[in-house]
Amino acid sequence: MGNVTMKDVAALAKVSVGTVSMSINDSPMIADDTKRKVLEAVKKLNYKPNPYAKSLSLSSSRSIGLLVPGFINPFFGELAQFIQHELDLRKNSLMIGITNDSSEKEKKVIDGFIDHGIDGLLIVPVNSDHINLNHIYDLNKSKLPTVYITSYYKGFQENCIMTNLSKGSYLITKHLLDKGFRSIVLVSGHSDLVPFKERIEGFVKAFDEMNLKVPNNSVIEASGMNFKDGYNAIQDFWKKNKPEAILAVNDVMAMGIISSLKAIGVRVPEDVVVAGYDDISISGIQETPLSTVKQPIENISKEAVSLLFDLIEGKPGIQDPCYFDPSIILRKSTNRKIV
Amino acid sequence: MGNVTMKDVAALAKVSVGTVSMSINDSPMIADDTKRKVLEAVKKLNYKPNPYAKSLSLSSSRSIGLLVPGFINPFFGELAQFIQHELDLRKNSLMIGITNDSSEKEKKVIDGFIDHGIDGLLIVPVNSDHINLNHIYDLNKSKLPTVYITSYYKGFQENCIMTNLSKGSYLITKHLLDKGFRSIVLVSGHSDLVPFKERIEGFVKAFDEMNLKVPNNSVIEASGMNFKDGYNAIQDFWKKNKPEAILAVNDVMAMGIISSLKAIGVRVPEDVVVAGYDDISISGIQETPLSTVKQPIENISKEAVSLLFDLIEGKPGIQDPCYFDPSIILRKSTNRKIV
DNA sequence: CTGTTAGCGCGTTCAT
DNA sequence: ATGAACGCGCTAACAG
Repeated sequence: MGNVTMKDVAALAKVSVGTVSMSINDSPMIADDTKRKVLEAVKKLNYKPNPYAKSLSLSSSRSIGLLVPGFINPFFGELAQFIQHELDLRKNSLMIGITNDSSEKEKKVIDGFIDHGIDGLLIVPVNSDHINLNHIYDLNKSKLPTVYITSYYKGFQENCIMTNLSKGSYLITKHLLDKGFRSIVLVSGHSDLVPFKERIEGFVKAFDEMNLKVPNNSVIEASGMNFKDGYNAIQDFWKKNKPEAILAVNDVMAMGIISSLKAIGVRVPEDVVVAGYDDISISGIQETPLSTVKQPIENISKEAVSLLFDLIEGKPGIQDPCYFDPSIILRKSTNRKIV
Repeated sequence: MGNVTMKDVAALAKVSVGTVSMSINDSPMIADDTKRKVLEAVKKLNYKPNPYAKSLSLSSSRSIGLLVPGFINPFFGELAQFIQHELDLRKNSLMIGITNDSSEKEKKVIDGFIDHGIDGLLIVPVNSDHINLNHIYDLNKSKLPTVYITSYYKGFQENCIMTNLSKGSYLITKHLLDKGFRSIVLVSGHSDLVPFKERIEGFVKAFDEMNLKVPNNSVIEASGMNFKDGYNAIQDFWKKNKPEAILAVNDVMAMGIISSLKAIGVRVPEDVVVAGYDDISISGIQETPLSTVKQPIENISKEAVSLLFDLIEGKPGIQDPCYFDPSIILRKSTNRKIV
């Protein structure tokens, strides 16, 4: 099956292995006639090039690695899907690694990928309280083509393709302020981390622009980024605070928040309006369809893969993050007139 | 960087390349003293084995391919996560391919995977009206270790690890019947396909067991398996029918169904109860937490990967599907006493 | 235009 | 226990 080699093809086609190789790779130096002869032999023998030998010879495996926190949040699944599609177009394969938002896991996954001979790396940075960047430093030194996607690590902002997160928060906050809401809470993460720092900036900017003071305690740092973290954050918070609006840093947390409110008898949007971030597919079909900030992940995926292949081909790369503009999607969860 | 080779290590350690190779692979024939010397040189030079050469030599890339319909339905993301974890334990990498429930795409992805030299394949079968199995037939002939997961293709039931789908439908249907519901509708897919055929069997069995007649038109064939398909199926259906209960073949469709009902003013569970299938993470934190059938995907993933490695090692394989028992998770969406 | 041959880097005999 | 040499299958440089 898989063990018919070029030699066999060469023998059948009565040419040399070199000729077979060039024919298969459609080299212009081979006569069309010879090519056809070779291709025929290939068909007849059902010859498949040995990928390992090919990789060894070319020093390339035509596969790249993608690191994501995990797939509990469907956002990363959708992202992976777009990236997969882009790689497909380039006849490359995608290796998936899950970091679980842990630096240690991230290091292990990267090491594993390198052991497997990937040509390049796409990284969604880890979000956690305890981030160790030693391996990122090493990675940077190693010159393995790497693109950061949706965010970057402080101090490593080269080759990053992401949403203008600040702008997204700004837009949704401004929308709520324009509607008359004033007591707005942002359920975020550790403010040292880029994705949260940027979102908070946009949030604050919207208030500043209208000469409004950002209310006290209006930024909550949740302990994680999943449903339950949104759920828990609000269970505690609501006892002492009754804001008019709640913003979450992603859609799944927003869903957790809505569930949490519902569980204690608070209605959305009647009693409090809620918005998320990402615009994952399910957001639009929730019972209370979710207003959110749409990250243009299709364009981001396209651009990130394109940049990665530039790097692989030895082209220069970019020094600062390339930001894509988000847009806001207004649905029922924020649809209330304020009195 | 990556271009320090065994030769260099051998030179530094003053041994031959053969000795280096055996030392690295911890061969018992090498003196401990020599090993240490070699390992030291490896450290000092930061030597990494070239994965391409290694693959060529061993005819193995230590990577396996997983085919899924896509990640819009988070179920497959969660499945991928478990599989990834299992492969991790075995120092193998995971390649992801997305079929989009299309046979053509499936064929392309498989070809791509083979071109990249995967050691084995894990396939979630395509669900579509137009299934072409020629490539599956070829795959079967090629002897590439392959395990089917969550379902199988008719005629190819070897090496399949899946949920006892029939039992799941049976359990949830029986639960509703026991509660007194009689007019129950199953929103399913093409009944020729294994996953739907099996679910329908369980559905019918529950009625049979209680000597009840399955109501007419109680199985709807939706055109797809996502939110919108559930949504659409009900929008049409509800005009003419008002069942007491609706079962969906997966959770995201159930969510679409609930949204659909809500949009026309029908309450869940007050006016109609709804249940899904899969028990994805978000199901429990929906506004109306979803009753569902839990597929034991962690065990399924473990077993599937284990079987795949058995096959890779040349062990025999299994002739018939290995079924794992599901359980039902009862939440608010079915929580109503019937009068 | 095509044949010949030398690597690519590692694993693995076969002698010693 | 270790060194020398060959083979894995393919690409590319060189000769003709």
